[in-house]
Parts: sequence; structure tokens; C-alpha cells
Amino acid sequence: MAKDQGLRRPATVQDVANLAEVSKATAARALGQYGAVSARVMTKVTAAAAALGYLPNDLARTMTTGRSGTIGVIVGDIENPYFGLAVRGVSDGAKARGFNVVLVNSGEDVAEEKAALEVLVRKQIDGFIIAPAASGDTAHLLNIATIGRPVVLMDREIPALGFDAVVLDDKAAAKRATELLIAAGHTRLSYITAAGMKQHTLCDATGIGLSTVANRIAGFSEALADAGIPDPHRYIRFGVTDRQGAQHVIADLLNLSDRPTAILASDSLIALAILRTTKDVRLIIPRDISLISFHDADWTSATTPSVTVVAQPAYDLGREVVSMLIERIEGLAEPPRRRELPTRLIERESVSAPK
Amino acid sequence: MAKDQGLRRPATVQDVANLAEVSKATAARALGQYGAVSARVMTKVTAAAAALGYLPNDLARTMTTGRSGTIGVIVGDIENPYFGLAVRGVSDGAKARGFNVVLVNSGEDVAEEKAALEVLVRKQIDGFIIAPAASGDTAHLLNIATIGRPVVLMDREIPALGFDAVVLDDKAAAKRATELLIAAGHTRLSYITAAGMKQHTLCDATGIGLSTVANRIAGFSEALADAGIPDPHRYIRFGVTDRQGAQHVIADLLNLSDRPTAILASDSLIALAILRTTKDVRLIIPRDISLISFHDADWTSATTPSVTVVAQPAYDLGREVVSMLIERIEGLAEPPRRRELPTRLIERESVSAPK
DNA sequence: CCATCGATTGAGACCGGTCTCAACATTTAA
DNA sequence: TTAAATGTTGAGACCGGTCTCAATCGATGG
Repeated sequence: MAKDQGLRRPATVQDVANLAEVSKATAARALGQYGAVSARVMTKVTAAAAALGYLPNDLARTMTTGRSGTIGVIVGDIENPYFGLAVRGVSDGAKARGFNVVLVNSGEDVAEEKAALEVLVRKQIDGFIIAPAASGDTAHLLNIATIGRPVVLMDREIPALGFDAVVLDDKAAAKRATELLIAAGHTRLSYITAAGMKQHTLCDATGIGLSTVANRIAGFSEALADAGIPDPHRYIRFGVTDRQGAQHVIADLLNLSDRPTAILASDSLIALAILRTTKDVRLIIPRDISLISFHDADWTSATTPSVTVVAQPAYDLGREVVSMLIERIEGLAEPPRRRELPTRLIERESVSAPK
Repeated sequence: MAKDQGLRRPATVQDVANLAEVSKATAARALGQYGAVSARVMTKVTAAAAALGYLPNDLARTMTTGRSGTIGVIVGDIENPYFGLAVRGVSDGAKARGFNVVLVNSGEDVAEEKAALEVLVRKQIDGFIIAPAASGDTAHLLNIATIGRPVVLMDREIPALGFDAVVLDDKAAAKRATELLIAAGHTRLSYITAAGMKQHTLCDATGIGLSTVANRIAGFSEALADAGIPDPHRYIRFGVTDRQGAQHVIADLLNLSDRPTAILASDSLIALAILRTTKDVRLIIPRDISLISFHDADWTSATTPSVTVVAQPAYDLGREVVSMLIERIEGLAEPPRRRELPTRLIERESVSAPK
């Protein structure tokens, strides 16, 4: 056998066919396990393929079959552990059913989301899983549907679009957490969220860009209203996205003369910023301020104090989403489905009565 | 205009050509910005493309050009914040140069790594960025090279393969950190790492699967040797991968009658497990035990005590790796290059003198 | 012994782009 | 005014698979 370790053109079906002394069509049938092939030919072709180190070209296959076996996932921020976990759920579920995953970060930006979507469409992706950056500007999402590729929304829903969606029980979760704080005796409660809005404070509740945020604020407000606490929106803060901004907004909040005595954080990144800032201004949790965070990030149980959290089944969310998407890809034609997953409040050490 | 919002076959170059009343070849030239096209035709074709909502089929393009504009990244665990950040560096760098990224998790398993590699090859990826799961079983990595697609190793190197690699100064980092602990007065020092080996303790230093681990242990041991501390391998622990195992190994270590008084953790996940376990067994950091962790994870500065860390330029690592890979993709033919990025010790509150 | 049927096989079109090459148009130079 | 050069365009092959369809093979049955 000649030494041919050098760079050689990858083997094609034709090469295998030649070596096995059959036609290209027959070799393709044997390699692609479709059509009928005699046992003798099968072994010959298999041997030839092995000898040449043949690997099929998935692009060529997709070209004719129209199916890429790949699903696209667009998330705002994979570094957010919540989405990180959800994405792993998606990956695992996809892998189990023979699909691959392409992941794109949108940076919570609609323009980038649109660009990402376009890239994926051009790559002939079979279907999409999207945690949309905003529920306002959605023309690009509708376009996808027109092309005939299924979309399932993850974590955030936009009912008007008529897509399948898997979400969490955000309103109930927020209400439950808020009630826990109220039960501890708090009356000055704050909710801090990363998600959109130009300004940081709430003027009117309309035009909230994300279903999750809207729902949580609804639950938060409802709990306050039930307890007869006035002006529920007073300590709500928006758009706390980057680390800089977070420190700022939180510091401002904590410097108020009648500062809140309890904070509900919309994700673990915000909770972290709160931890850092309270440390800076020498406030102690939970003595000076109580904290509950959305998402049971791994560090929340290891800190002192450990933090009380709304545990979200992020991994299951991912599994569920991908399984719904694959059903659609395989032809399911039902009206849009909506699934809501329950969260669970885990009480730890970061909540106590106000001073 | 007729209502045709329904599912319609996506427009092709041929469709655009028909509408613009030019040949397919001309339309393709206009759309793909290659060859020469008159201004008049250009506008006609552009208009037709817009009218039809034409989006090119990247697979077809790759089919003939042989370039997919996509690079594949294979990492052991994206949920490890260190790799998460590195991957973001890769993504950003790739996007800036017009490349897309496909990310695959290997779960630090060689078989999965091999499978992932195969999938990517079949998708005609232009090049690979790999943090190899082991430096022993590497036949599959060599195969890739034979196919003629460039590979750059990230974080972990395997010189024998002759690939480009970007790594950190692990040995120096470990030595520096260890010296800090020794300077504080510690003589019973432990190093705990997630990476491979069946057993948890070290018999002989040969056969350590990962360059990072080997280098760090070398630095760690050298510092101990320089200080005249005997039996440097005594408190070294391996294979602390899952959360369960971590708690176990660490608890065992802390229950030793002559337990170590200082621990160097190989990543932030391990540091977290240490935090959790010390909390469980009611040891206080740094009073009872000092801690230094590799990777400046975001939470390490927010905890009480904040933790002293070896800050790794993970994002820059990703940027550097992707830029080297793209150079190769674009034809650079030089002998394998190796780049080493410096780390930085950030002193915080988790180190003090032993009791 | 020949017709019939199902199982295999090969030839060639096709997917949607790119690219080569020849034909034609328009200038420019002589 | 004509030859040469440059600019544009169209026809058709090609990438590496899949798939349709007709041809061939062997076996079965009358």
C-alpha cells in the first residue's frame, strides 16, 4: 500500500463505487441505507467505504432531501446560567433524536436576532428555538413561518404569532416569592430585572417588551395589592443589563432614604450584582436587606448567606421545547400549543424580617 | 398583488433571474457580487431579489466553493464559565471576520469528541477549535488534519500533533498561587482538579492526560519543593468532575486528621464545591482553611469572603485562537505556532495564615 | 421451457448555487 | 473605417449526494 498520508481529497460516493466496482447509485443506496441492496454488494461497499475513510457530505444530502437534521437556537445571552442550562437541555434532547444544534447569541438585540435568523435560514436549518429579544418588533419571526420552517418559543411567548411556546409560571412564581417577603414583614419591596425598556423606572405597565417580565411584574404587583401595600411600582427597576449599569441602579436604590428592605432579582446575574453592591455599601444580607433571586444558580447555595431562590426547571424547559419542535419538524399540524412549567421556591438564608 | 402569504417555496437564483429577465448566470453574478455586471442589470436583479424575498442557499454555495464560512468548536463543558467566556471570545472574533460558529459539547469524553468531530467534518466545516478531552487517544484528531482542515487547540496542547495552540501560563500561575499560600505560612497544601484519571489520588506524575493539569501540578510541586516541603503530591486530588463526587472528595480531604490548611482549586466549579463543603462541615474560610481558585468567575468577587483567584484571560484566549485558525483557513502555511497568554493573581479575602 | 414477478442494479436528472468559456456589445486605438 | 481591447451576458458543466425509472437478474410457476 502506498504511503498516502498526505492531504488527499475526501472520498465521495463515486470513489467508493469505483473501488467496490458497482455504480454510483448502488453505492449510494448501500451507504445511505435506502432502497434495496443485496448482501454481497452491501459488504463490498461497506469495505470500500472503510478502506477509503468515506464520510458522507451532509450538505449534498441536505441539498436533495431538503432536511438538514439541524435545529437552530437563538438566545439572548448564553452566559446567563439559566439559558446555559436550557440550551444544554435542548442539545441533549436534540442529540437523543438525531438532530444537531447550532447556537447563536442575539445579545438581546432585535437586529442581531434578525441577522442570526437569516444566517440560519440560509443554512437550511430544519427548525428554530427562539427566546425572542422583544415582543414588539417581530416581522422577521413571522417571515420564518412563511418559509415553512417551524418555530418554538422558549421562556418568552408572543401569542399573536401563533407559535408553539414553552414558558414557566412566572406570574405565580413572582407572586409566591413576593408573598414570602411580605409574610416576613416587608413593605418596601423592589423588583429588579435585566430586560428591556430604555428608562430604568416604570411609568406605565403597557409596552413591557417581554412576557416573562410582564407576568412577573403582574404577580409582584398583585401580591402587594393583596397585602394593601400602595404604589407597587415604586421600587421596580428595568434594563439592568451590563455589570456597570447594574451596580449603578442598585446603588441608587440602596441610597434612597426610604430604601427597599427586600429585593426580588429577576435572574442570578442581577442577584450577583446585588450581592456585590451590598458588600460595597456595607449592608448585610439578610440583616439589612432581604433577597430572593430567580434561578437556582449553582453558587446561590454556596454563599454565606445562601440565597433563597425561585428554582426554574431550565433543563426541562430545553428538553420540552426541543421535543415540541421536532414533532413539528416531523409534520405535526395542530393549532399552536402552549406549555407552562412549574417553578419551585427554595427557602434558604437570605430572607429575614426587616429591622 | 395576489395574497400569497401562505407557504411558498423559497425563491432561488433562477426565480430572481426570471423576474429580472436575465439569465441565471447573470442573476447569480449580481447576487453573489462576483464577476462583472452592468449597473442596469444590477438594479433590476436587486429589485427582483427584494420583491421575492430571496435568501441565498449557503449549502449550495458551499457545495461548489468548498468553503462554508463556518468554524467548529468542541469544548468539554460549556457550562464551565471559563470555557463559556472563551467560546464567546471565539464567537465574537469569528463574527467580526464573517465566520459562523458551530458549538459542540464533548462532555470531556473522547468518544463523544470523536463523534462531534465527525459530524462537523460531514458538515464541511472550514476549521476546528478544540479543547481536547485527552492527550492520549488522538487518532481522530490526526485524521482531521489529513482531510486538510486546520485545527487549533485551545487551552490544552498536544505538541506531538503539530497543531497550532494557544494556552495559558499554567505552570507559572500555579507556582505563583502556591507561593502566595506558602508565604502566608501554609505547609499542608492541596490541589484539586476536575480533570481525568480514574483514581482520585496521584501515584506517579506520568500519564497525566491534560497539559494544563500536568503544568499546574509541575508549578505546584516546584513551589513546594523550593520551600522544602516534603511529599508534594500528598493532597493532590483528581477527577472531581460531577457535583456529587466533588463533595465527597473534598469532605474526605477535610476530615483528615492532618487536613490541608490551604487549597488551590483548578476551576471555579471546584471552588464552589469547596465553598459548599466547608459550609457543610462548618469550617470558615479563610480562618480554618485558605482558598485560591483558578478562573475569576463573576461570583468570586461577590461572596463573603471574596475569593483570591488566578484570573485567566479566557475571552482573549478565544479571540486569539479564532484569529489563528482563520489565518490557517485563509492559507497560512507555517510550522505550528504556540502562543502562551499570561494570567494574573488577584488577591482578595480567602487567604490568611493557618491557625 | 417460457412467461411472470419481485429483487437488484445502472443511467441520468435534480437540488441551488458557482464558475468556465464562448458569444456578443461597446469602446478605443490605429 | 477597421482591428483590437474591454465589458457584459448566456449556456451549460459541476459540486456530491438522492431519487426516479427503466433494464436486468434470478427464481417461481404453469
